[in-house]
Amino acid sequence: MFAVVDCDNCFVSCERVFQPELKDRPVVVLSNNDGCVVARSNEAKALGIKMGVPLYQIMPLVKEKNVQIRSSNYTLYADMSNRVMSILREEVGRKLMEQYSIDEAFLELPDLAPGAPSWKEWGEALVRKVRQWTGMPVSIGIGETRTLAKVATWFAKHYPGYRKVCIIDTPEKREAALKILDVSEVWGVGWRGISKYRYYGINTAWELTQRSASWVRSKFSVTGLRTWRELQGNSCVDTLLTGRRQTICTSRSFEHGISDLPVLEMHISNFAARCAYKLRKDHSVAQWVNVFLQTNHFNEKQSQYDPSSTISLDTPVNNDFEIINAALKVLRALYHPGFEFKRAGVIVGGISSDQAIQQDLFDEFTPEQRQNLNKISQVMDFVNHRLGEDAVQLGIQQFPVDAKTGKRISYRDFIKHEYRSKCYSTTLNGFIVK
DNA sequence: TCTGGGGTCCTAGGACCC
DNA sequence: TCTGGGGTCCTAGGACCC
Repeated sequence: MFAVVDCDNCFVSCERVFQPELKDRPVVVLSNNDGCVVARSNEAKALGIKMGVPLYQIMPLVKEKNVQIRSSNYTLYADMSNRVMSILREEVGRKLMEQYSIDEAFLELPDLAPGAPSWKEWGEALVRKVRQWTGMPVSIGIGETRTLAKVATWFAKHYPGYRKVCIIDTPEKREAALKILDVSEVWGVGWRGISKYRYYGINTAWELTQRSASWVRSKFSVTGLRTWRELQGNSCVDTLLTGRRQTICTSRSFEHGISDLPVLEMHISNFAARCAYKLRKDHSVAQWVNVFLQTNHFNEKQSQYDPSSTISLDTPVNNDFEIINAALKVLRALYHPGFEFKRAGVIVGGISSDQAIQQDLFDEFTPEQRQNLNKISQVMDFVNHRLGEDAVQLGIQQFPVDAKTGKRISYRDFIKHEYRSKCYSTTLNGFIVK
């Protein structure tokens, strides 16, 4: 059996833990730049506010109904997530717990010991424990496969009678649940594919299970077949997490389009440095660096230009200097004046352990030279950890002065967070906003 | 005017081999 | 001028997840 534990309206719940005045009120959390709604309280959902809707489109409703708005505060959410995850890890043991996202984890459940409480009782106790220890409301679904556990979660969240824990453990319950569940709610059926399911007359999850394996394979490929088998109770998503990440990406949209190369260089340097930092934290190195730029897709009058290119590194590395240099090389090759770029990013990949680096015979640096570059990055990490992010940076990461105001500006100034809450759980007084 | 960010996996098609 | 069959590997793009 599998259980999936899912935080209810995760980001809104994080905000509510430290701002009890948000309780029972409609609350939404926004994406970077305060662009779109990425989390909603139940009260906000009841007002018809949809996931992903741009803030400006719901502004009249926000004012009329006094909807509370928060910018995303990932420092807070990541810390709250870690607290919840550590409880779950302790519950079943490290090996049987897979964190699937910031707000969700799969637990593999061992056979029920004789005399032990039922999974339903266990689940309800776990919901209470997480709530009491962290303040986070969670729902739990249990089933024979991960997909069925996700189905159960949907019922746990939508039917108060389940008291946040729903179990699908018999063929009868499975049939009853799948007959109610719209196929679009099934894990693995996305919004692009949904019209195809409807076209073939499949509207409920149950109707999908009634087709033959070969038919599903021919229409929806192996991924569709996998979902079909999981819905039958045949577990075939073996393990979700393969350990080391295969790619690491840092990207942002900008409040305003950027056409100046030096400003882009500053941003790309910061994205690259962030990727290098994530690599070091994972004890990984990357073998290639990709840079991409995008113009504003919503502006139909503007001609679009979305270049992207990848550069291979002679030796896999994780120090700021080499990752930034590679990224800047790509950026300068991609850059064309006359375009306003609204979004940009750096992806690093070909990731492997920093303990087993394949040396290159024609490497630009000797092992000693590279070791020095690595040491500088490590010292910078140490200082930044002690004194706060961005305490020390490479020069290129700072844009000297703003042409209009003459003031020194940081890359962070290019991202809007008008309604950001405090980092209650990660700074001593909770007053410092990162 | 304002429209997110970070991942994985699969497939089709092209380049290459004999 | 005619122009096969059977492979591997890589990549771009698209689907999906949260």
